Amino acid sequence: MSDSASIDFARPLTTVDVVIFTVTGSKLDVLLVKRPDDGKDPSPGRWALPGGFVDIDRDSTLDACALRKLKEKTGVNAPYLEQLGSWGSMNRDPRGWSATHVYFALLAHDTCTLQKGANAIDIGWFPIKNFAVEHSLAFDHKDILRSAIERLRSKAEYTSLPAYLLPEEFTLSELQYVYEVVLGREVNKSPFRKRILSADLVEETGSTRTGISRPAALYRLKSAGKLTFFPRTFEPKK
Amino acid sequence: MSDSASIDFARPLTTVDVVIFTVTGSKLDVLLVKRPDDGKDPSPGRWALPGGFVDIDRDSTLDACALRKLKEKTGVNAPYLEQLGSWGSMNRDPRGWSATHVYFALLAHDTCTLQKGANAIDIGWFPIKNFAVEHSLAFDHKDILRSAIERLRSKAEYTSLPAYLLPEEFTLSELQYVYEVVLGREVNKSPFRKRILSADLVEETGSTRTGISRPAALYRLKSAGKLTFFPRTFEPKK
DNA sequence: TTAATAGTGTCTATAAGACATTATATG
DNA sequence: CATATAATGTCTTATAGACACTATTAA
Repeated sequence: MSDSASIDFARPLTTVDVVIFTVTGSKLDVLLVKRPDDGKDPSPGRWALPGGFVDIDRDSTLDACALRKLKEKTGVNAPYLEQLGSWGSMNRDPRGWSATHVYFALLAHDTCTLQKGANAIDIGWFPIKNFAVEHSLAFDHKDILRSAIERLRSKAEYTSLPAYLLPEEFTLSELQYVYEVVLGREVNKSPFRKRILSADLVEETGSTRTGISRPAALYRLKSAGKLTFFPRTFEPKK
Repeated sequence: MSDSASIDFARPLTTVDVVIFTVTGSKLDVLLVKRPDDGKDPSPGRWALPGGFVDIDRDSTLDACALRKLKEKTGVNAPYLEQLGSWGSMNRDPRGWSATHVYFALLAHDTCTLQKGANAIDIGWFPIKNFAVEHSLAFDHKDILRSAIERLRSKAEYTSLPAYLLPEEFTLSELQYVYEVVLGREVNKSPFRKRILSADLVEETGSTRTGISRPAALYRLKSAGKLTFFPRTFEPKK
């Protein structure tokens, strides 16, 4: 870590932000909170990614801090969570040199209940168009959001990541559909099903989802929280 | 970033560490520095990843901080550099709650000259065996190193990343060899060359490398610093 | 019976693995 | 010439794309 004996360096502000995605219908949504407009906070009244300072008394690790912030906003305990990266510079926050550790969470839309915090005067889901939302965001959150979307789309090409946007039980058609929403294009049914079923990824629950037509078999992930990597992307380069 | 108006949180220690890889002959090496044994520093006398505190007066961004540390240790100005992730917890450093931003650099072995810093009493390259070096490392650097090796091996499967372990001009056989060193297994020549040449990745320099047998064409990367992604891994799942 | 969606099968194209063959330098 | 390595070609295999076809439910 350090080859300097001194810890007398001025310390940057340390925060954690979470980019929380969900799929509702045909949209990919991200969770944003409105920053307070009290004259004390930077970026007053603007939408921002949920997050905040690491509390060294409450948070034993960065991961725990991210989980806490996610729980505070959505009520969800065990989402899919991975680190996205960190952003740090002298001018990204007017209050001083700051570094934020950014996480990336996927939720099934029906598993969360949005919570209005004391300072978060408003909170909501915003649809992703291309690589952004329509609002201008606080701090460098536009860049962070873009990176998160790129990571999500990129991993959807060769991993089981989009499965975490669904509830515990889902049909293969539903799974295919979230892939299509995330990737922003259609994928072929037959190779999609072969890919999913030949990977040791899902198992049948035994029950079916009935609807207007032939019932569909329900599946669940075999090992929750783990990603399966496929040896090819969906769309070979042309 | 934050929905709290207060910045009166106790701030974690903020550091940057760099995992610097190179390939020498048939070995993948990582750069380590020995921590001072002066009774003031934690982990005295143990090997560690090069790194140290963010200096908010000298470092305008985390990236700049990582580049500075890399320059101080190797003399190299423009390596391949990407973020690996961050590690933060209350007990990873005995001096207090600390978070480190970890970077990942690839160098051609002959482009660097190791520099002994004021506090780094020793510095050197250590061969990677499986996912570790033989020494026990300071702090949580064993975990960090393992993550870096996993990232490197994983990206070698489907990107042009290992090219940055070579000097500016290289033959396709040399490129194939660094892939084999990183991956720890042989790769097939014919599809390897097809993959590299059909991607818009390298261009011939016009000259050749002569040796004991037929001369080999020399290539260089078309756009330095950029990664090319291949639509498949080298080894399809069996 | 029809509509709708679930689930499977067929054909083609692409690129990898395995390995043989040809090309071009040195000594 | 022999030798070594560069560079290319051939055959097989695996899986994606495209899309047709069959299966099973509700209305």
